[in-house]
Amino acid sequence: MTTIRDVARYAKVSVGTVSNVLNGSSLVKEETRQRVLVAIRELDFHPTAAARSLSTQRTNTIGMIRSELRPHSNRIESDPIVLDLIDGITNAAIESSIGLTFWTIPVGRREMELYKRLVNSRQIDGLILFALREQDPRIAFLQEYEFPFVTVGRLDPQEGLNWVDLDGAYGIELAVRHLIELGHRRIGYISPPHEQYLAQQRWQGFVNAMHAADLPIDSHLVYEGDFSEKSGQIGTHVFLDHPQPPTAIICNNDRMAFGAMRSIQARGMVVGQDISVIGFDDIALARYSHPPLTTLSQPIHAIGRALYALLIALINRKPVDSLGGILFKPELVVRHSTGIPR
Amino acid sequence: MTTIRDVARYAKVSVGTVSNVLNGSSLVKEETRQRVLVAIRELDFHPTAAARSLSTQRTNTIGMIRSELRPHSNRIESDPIVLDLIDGITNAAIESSIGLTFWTIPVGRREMELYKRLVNSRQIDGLILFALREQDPRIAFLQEYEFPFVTVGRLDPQEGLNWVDLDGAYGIELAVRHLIELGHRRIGYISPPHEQYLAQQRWQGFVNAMHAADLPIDSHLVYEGDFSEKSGQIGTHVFLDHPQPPTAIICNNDRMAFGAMRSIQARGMVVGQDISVIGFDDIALARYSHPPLTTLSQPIHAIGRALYALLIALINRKPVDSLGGILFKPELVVRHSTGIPR
DNA sequence: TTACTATATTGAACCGGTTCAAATAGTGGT
DNA sequence: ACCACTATTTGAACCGGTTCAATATAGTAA
Repeated sequence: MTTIRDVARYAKVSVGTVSNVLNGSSLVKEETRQRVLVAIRELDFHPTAAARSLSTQRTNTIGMIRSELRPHSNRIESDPIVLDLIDGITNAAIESSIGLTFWTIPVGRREMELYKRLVNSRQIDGLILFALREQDPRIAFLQEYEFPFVTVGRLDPQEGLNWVDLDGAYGIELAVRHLIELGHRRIGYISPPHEQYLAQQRWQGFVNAMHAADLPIDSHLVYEGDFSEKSGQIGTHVFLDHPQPPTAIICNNDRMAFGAMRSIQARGMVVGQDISVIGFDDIALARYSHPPLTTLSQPIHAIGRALYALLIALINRKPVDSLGGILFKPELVVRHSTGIPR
Repeated sequence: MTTIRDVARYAKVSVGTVSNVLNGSSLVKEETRQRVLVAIRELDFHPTAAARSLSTQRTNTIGMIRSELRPHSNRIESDPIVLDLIDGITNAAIESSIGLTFWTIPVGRREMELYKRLVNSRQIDGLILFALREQDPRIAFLQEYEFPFVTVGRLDPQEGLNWVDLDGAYGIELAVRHLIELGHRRIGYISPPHEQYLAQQRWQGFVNAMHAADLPIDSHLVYEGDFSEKSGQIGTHVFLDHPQPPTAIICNNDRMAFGAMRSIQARGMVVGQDISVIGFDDIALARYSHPPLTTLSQPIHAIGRALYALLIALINRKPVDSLGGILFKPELVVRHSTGIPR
């Protein structure tokens, strides 16, 4: 192994000087810098990350934790949108050669213990949390430890600006308005799992838009999903079994919308004609479903980049006023799963 | 910050003893161990990962690199199957509190430089490679450096056993046989991108199965895809424009199969009746497409666990005869996108 | 030539763990 | 009480970087 001392010896300078060259300090004379750079190249020297971390107290790694909400469900079905998020983040991170470390931690008894170990053992400089829950214990913990973290999803205003979010309420309002404009009056709503914080916001959007149009909310046309195809499918069957079924269904992600379309088709009805369906996320497949899905598109790569920039600022204790608390707007992408009601 | 010396002082022992307790050495007397454990708990001590890495030369982190094959394509569309793989790996890793770090590294000029930095700076103990290319420069590099790595996909026999793979040729053979049994004779084939190593293997399976049934291969019925819906769509249009179109199409992943179904439906034909379609992967959505997709199911979680176990063995320089070179068999899942030709 | 800056370089101490040769404590036998 | 041997415990040295007070060198004005 080549160490900084080998380089120093080879270039006939001290270790301090080599370190200065490595870190781009302006103290080094140009001629000396060149000599050191040559030595580094000749010896194929790469500083050891652990040694650097130990003295700088920085790991140049950020963490992201996928929590299994319901560890005992049959099979873990990950939403493709998460992969897009990882993509957006790692694409931003590679520029500064910062790594993204991923863990899967089940919600439950040992959860906080694992977070504690992660934070205290200084494996990462900061953390990205998503799928926030109500009264999320992770947030209280991280705040108490003053550990840099950002969330995908809003925090209460008094809890700071370290979040980036999509305006889910606005998205749902767009969806409702679109359906109302087409003439729908009975609209089914398949919600996110109630544990998730965003469920409230989206529900608020639904209520607002329905009230604005003077439409009543029928509790029989509300079903709590869990983001899986299956729950969309079941919820839709429940709706369609009702004596006065809805003419349109809003699903809180695309996968549940696919499930909904499947149920509708299984009953011999035509999606977009007999019943309209709207999804949320605009995953790649939404364009290719049958019929192509009307859905709310999230700028997920932009969100990933924003999260990254915000987290880096927090880690560096830089001001985040212009970076934090950003609310992205979803856009309604109208395809063929929505239409005028029969 | 609490350090091991604080714990030693508190428990009235030496740092060496605390270290032994931390690492479960049997040298410590039970009574002493208890005293140290109490101190650790009272002081809320967690060993710093960097310090540990520096002296043990182990990071307890493994890396996974997503390479962008074609960085200039419009948008990165990640296959959901990759997320399932990540899932399988992190689920295995959490038990032993080993982290999985991700990078996105574009294929191109700077690629090997980045790999070199990663390996030499000892940020990770081992690496998982996938989407292997022909003559993959990464493999030559890692072998030269004797850096522990495993691949999703076979290496040449003389290159060692550090791989886990799915028998793609066998999968394609299953698909072809299924179609032939149904009575198809003209079968379209939408291949993986040629850069990927697995393209060859799968093609071999196609050729074998066609020959075994004495069917000719028409080069007009072969189209090179890139794993995106769009390429499945375009390939299918090309096939259907041919004077003698195929009665069935095999797609090398489910997303291309969705694209294919879309093209077929756009021409007013019924998938499974007019034209049969087979996918590959069995992603969650395959069950919910319209019609539900006949496809080849990969035991992706098992593959993830196998990769992890193999890599850990390699890192620990343990024998890998029973862990490496495992070939998983895909299973044909028959749904409604295939049927008897008209 | 001297005095005083400004610029460049040095290297010991430090970050917080692990390791292992040496020291000490404990045990049973005579 | 002493010896031989085993079971524990100790703490200095080490891993490979960064930091910064101290020192050396170059540059400039008097």
